[in-house]
Order: sequence, then C-alpha cells, then structure tokens
Amino acid sequence: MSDFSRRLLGWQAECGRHDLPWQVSDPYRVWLSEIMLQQTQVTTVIPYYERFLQRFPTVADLAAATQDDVLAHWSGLGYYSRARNLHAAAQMVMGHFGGTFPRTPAEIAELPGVGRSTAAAIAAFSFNTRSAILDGNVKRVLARWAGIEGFPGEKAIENRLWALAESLLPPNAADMPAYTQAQMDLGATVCTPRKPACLTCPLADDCRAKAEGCQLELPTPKPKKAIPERHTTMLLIRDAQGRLLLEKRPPTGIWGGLWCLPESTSTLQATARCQQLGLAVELDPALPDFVHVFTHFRLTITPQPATVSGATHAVHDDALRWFSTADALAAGIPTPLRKLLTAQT
DNA sequence: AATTCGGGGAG
DNA sequence: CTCCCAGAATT
Repeated sequence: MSDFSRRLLGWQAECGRHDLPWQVSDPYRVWLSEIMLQQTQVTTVIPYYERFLQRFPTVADLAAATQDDVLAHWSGLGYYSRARNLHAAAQMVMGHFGGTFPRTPAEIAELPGVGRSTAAAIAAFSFNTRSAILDGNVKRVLARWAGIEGFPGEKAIENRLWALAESLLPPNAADMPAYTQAQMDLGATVCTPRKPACLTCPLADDCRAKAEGCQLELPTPKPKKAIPERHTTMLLIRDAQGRLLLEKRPPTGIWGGLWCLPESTSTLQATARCQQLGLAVELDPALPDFVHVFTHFRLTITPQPATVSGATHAVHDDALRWFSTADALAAGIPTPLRKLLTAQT
C-alpha cells in the first residue's frame, strides 16, 4: 500500500493553496466555483465568481433570476451552456430537491452541467464524501505518476485513470476536502504541463514518468487536427438615437441565449438582411476585419455599420431589441461584441 | 468515439 | 505561435 494520499496531504498543508474564495463548505458556492472552473483557469474565474455571488448570493436567488440576468453575469467567461445549465439546476434544487442541495455524488450528478468529476468534487468539498475526481490536473498527475500511456480521452485509458483515482483515496473521509484540493494544487503549481517542478514534488520518489524521464510525454496529448476558417459580417445597426440593434441567439449552439449583432453572409447581403429585419438603412464604410479564435474554428468578422433611414414595421420583440451602448455592455453579450463596443467608445 | 461548446493564461 | 485549463452534453 502506497502512502500516496498521506504525502499529498502533507504537501497540501505546507504548499497548497488555502485562500481561494470558494474554499468553503457551502455547497452552493462550491458548486458555482466548480462550474466556472470547468476548462477555465483560477485567475480568470475569480472576478466572475465574486460578481456572480454578489448578485446571486444563494441558490434561491439564482433560481428566481431571469436567464438574461444570469447570462449577463457570465458574459465573457465562455461556454455559456454552463450558465444555462447552472440556472436550470438552481431551479431543480429549489423544486425537485425541495430547496436542499443534494448530498450524494449520484444525486448531485443529476443536476444539468454536473458530470462525474464535478459531482465528486462538490461532494468531497461540501460533505467530506470519499469520491474521486478526474479533471485535467488529476489526469496529468496520475498518468505521470503511474506511467500510463495513451490519450486520456480514450475510454480504456480514462477507465484506468478513474480506477486508479478511486484506489488512491485517503481512508479518512475528513481528509477529502484537503486531499481533493491537493491534487488540483499539485497539478496546477508543480506537476504542470510544460515545466514540471519535480524537485519539489511529494510524489517524485516513486513517479514512473520521472524515473523514465518522460514527464513531458505524459499524458499523451490529444491528436490535433486543423480547425476550419469561417467568416461572418456583423451589422452595427444604429437608430436615430444612436441605439444598437441586438438579436438574441437561439438557446443552443454558439453563444446560445446571448445578445449578438445581426449577421449577414457578406457586406453585399447587409442591406437585404436589414430589410428582413424590417429596416431601411444606409450603409457606412465597413470597419477593419478582426479574427476571433474558438477551440474548433477561426472566425473572421467584418463589422458593417449602418444607420436606419426608415422602418417597414415595428422592430422589437423578445429576440430583437434596441440597446444603448451602456445597456449592451451590461447585457449578456459575447466577447467580440464587447471588444467592438469598447474599441468604438 | 467524435464533435460541440469560449476565452484566456502561460510558455 | 502552441498547449491546455477544477468537463459535460450531444451526436
């Protein structure tokens, strides 16, 4: 039997992070942090976490809010399905779970947006439950320590990692919060992807990767492939008062539920697109293209300003609305639009 | 099993 | 530039 967990706990007490704002036992706060931290680094999350919690102090407050309000406080953080699921899950806690946050990993995982690892983390931090997490940090630490080759996205590899993670849990449930934090902290500060600090690692003595000098080869990286290029024209349509026309995107897909500029396939189609919206416009010179990079494609955006010269019918419904610049910046909008509006001032 | 979801930190 | 982050849901 290895003293894996004991070494990790000792290291955590000495060198781990102890001042993160979500290091509390309130399951609502733990849950919120775990969702925000999915695929997102700590330094990015902190200001969003503080603002979100100030606006929605309890799960009841979140459940009672509108989706627009929730998305406005998520604006800029990305992966907006997290916010939509978080909102729906809050209403599920208030309804299905009667206002009491579920305690078991299985019940917690019933919440939309919460998978196996996130449910385990919430249970470990909030209720001292002996359930293993398997996030990017743990995958890297375990793949190196045990010398497990193969891309962790592959099911056989992931199953091995889960089994290993379960087998290494500390015997004492009271240690679960510190132990879970320890794995995350070790992966984030010592067993890093590019520059692992093996000299200070509490697991270095029996780390297979270190013994074989293959730390940088593990975990096996995801096979990469070229990402496609896309293009869109975004219409900056302003009325006589200088307000901007925004369109709410469909509930799923990219930027789902966010307020966005109306788009056309090209500047040549801009006038026709405005007509579809019920507007006669005068086009102004297009602004310079800029590129926005996603994980799975690159989007070149042509900003096309236009001024309303007449309307064929009332342009205003649940999904189409005029915003002052200040109101737009306070709404749930994607980052490229925020950059456009900030640059123009 | 592969794809779809953002945006940014850090080397 | 590249890699990847306290992943989950969908196809």
